[in-house]
Amino acid sequence: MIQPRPRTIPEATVARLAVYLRALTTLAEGGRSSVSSGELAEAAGVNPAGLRKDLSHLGPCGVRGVGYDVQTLRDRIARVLGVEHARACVLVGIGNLGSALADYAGFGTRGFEFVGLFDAAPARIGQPIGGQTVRPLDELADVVASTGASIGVITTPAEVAQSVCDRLAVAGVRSILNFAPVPLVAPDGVDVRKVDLSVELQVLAFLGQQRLVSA
Amino acid sequence: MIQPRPRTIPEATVARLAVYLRALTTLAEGGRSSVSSGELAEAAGVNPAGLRKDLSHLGPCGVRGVGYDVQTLRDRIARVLGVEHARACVLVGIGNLGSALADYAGFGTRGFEFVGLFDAAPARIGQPIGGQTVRPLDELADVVASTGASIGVITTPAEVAQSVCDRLAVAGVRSILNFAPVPLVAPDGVDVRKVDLSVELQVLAFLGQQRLVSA
DNA sequence: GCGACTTTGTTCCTGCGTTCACAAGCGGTT
DNA sequence: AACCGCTTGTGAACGCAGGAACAAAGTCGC
Ligand SMILES: NC(=O)c1ccc[n+]([C@@H]2O[C@H](COP(=O)([O-])OP(=O)(O)OC[C@H]3O[C@@H](n4cnc5c(N)ncnc54)[C@H](O)[C@@H]3O)[C@@H](O)[C@H]2O)c1
Ligand SMILES: NC(=O)c1ccc[n+]([C@@H]2O[C@H](COP(=O)([O-])OP(=O)(O)OC[C@H]3O[C@@H](n4cnc5c(N)ncnc54)[C@H](O)[C@@H]3O)[C@@H](O)[C@H]2O)c1
Repeated sequence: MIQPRPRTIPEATVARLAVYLRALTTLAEGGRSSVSSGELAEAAGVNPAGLRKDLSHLGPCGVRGVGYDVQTLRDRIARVLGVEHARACVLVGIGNLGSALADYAGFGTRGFEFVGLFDAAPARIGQPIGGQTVRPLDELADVVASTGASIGVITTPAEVAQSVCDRLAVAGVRSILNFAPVPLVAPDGVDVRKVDLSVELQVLAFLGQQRLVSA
Repeated sequence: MIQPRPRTIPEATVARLAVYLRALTTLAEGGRSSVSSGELAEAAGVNPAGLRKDLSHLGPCGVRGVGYDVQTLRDRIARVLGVEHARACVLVGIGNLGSALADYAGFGTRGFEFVGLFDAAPARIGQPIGGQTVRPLDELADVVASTGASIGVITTPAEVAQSVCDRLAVAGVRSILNFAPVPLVAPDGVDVRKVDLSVELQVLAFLGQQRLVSA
């Protein structure tokens, strides 16, 4: 017995599916009901053939000669990505960057809701940000347990990021997004992704310098 | 005539070199003068063999049986990445996220300096942030020309990101880091990288959901 | 009803990135 | 001076991602 559709979707494909989802939402708001792979690929900034290959991981979901139904495809991608229902998130480290994230409305419209904002500094605690109030770290475990938050975001200084990671894992958070410039180690069963803005800038600096050399 | 050391370094390697650079700086501050690939790999969160392969793109820079000289390796990576001298950057869209970036000290210590902060809203203009004053967009071209800024960062709403990108390119910026959730198209010779935080969260959501299914 | 056109889904292929494994080289020791 | 242990640098194998080309399938026009 063969498995006609493998359960594993490449991570690169998953990232692009999220982009397609956003483009489809924009199209739906614009009143479009159907879209071809070429149009959607241009809206997402990718190659049409690659887009079709990505969608093929979800099984057939288009009509040949016509294209894809915007609403159907949107729902299907949302279900695969696991964002059909809103996800609860907690945010630790409400400084410059953390405050910006907590205030950002774009997460809520994509199904991510911050249900807890945490900081260690007494001056921060009690401060209202983005419809929430900053809490002390002691309440982390309780909030995670009661809300079922599965995603934690770390925007603390690098020195304490590992300890915050440990506390999040103990509290029951399954996925962690880390903005601190240190590699984190987490227990098995906890996924960690990092966003490293300095690295992004340095890659840009390298590409710019390299272009000068080759020119 | 062969080219014993190709000029092109894989982009994935460049990104990791930036991480090694940071780890080496930390080691240097800690007084270490020499380090092995195993230690450095652990500090950077990567595989030792991969680290050695990455470094091999720079030519031989270690001593067999001993390891790498921290200072020498640090300087060499910095030169390859093009961050031995500070790079001037401009930032457009001084809202929640833009303010956090402008205030962040970590970029300066890695050789990136914001020499211009720009916004379209009259209320923002003149506001002091991170040692700079927010300017109107009209001054963008002048500032880029006079400071030689080669990197532009976009933290405006998505609707205007493309027009801001166009203005940056016209002004002479060679590399762009885009935080707005839209794919940008730039003229040839201008590199664009995007940071998409919603996508990061959605990938995490997918991984978390997938782990439940496979468990 | 039938043919032509459009668009999807898949297959092949090429190139890249990652990992493992080993030979080469250097320092310290006897 | 020769040997031994340690670490680097590189070669090979593997798996994955991306792109182009092609066949299947559905619609529209006649
Ligand atoms: N601000 C940026 O633009 C930017 C860019 C790239 C990376 N980062 C990284 O993001 C992280 C946060 O940056 P920031 O500029 O917001 O710093 P920040 O100093 O403004 O904020 C850090 C916050 O974390 C809190 N904190 C400290 N220790 C804590 C602990 N043990 N538990 C919980 N909270 C704690 C502090 O009270 C503070 O509110 C840093 O690691 C930084 O390197 C920031
Ligand atoms: N804040 C976040 O945490 C976050 C997270 C992910 C993505 N983003 C993206 O980053 C961007 C900025 O987010 P934000 O929360 O800072 O928004 P914001 O509304 O707080 O800030 C946007 C700023 O851009 C300025 N602006 C508007 N039009 C402009 C123009 N034509 N030229 C120059 N400046 C202009 C506005 O005056 C404002 O100050 C958005 O595209 C958003 O989707 C933000």
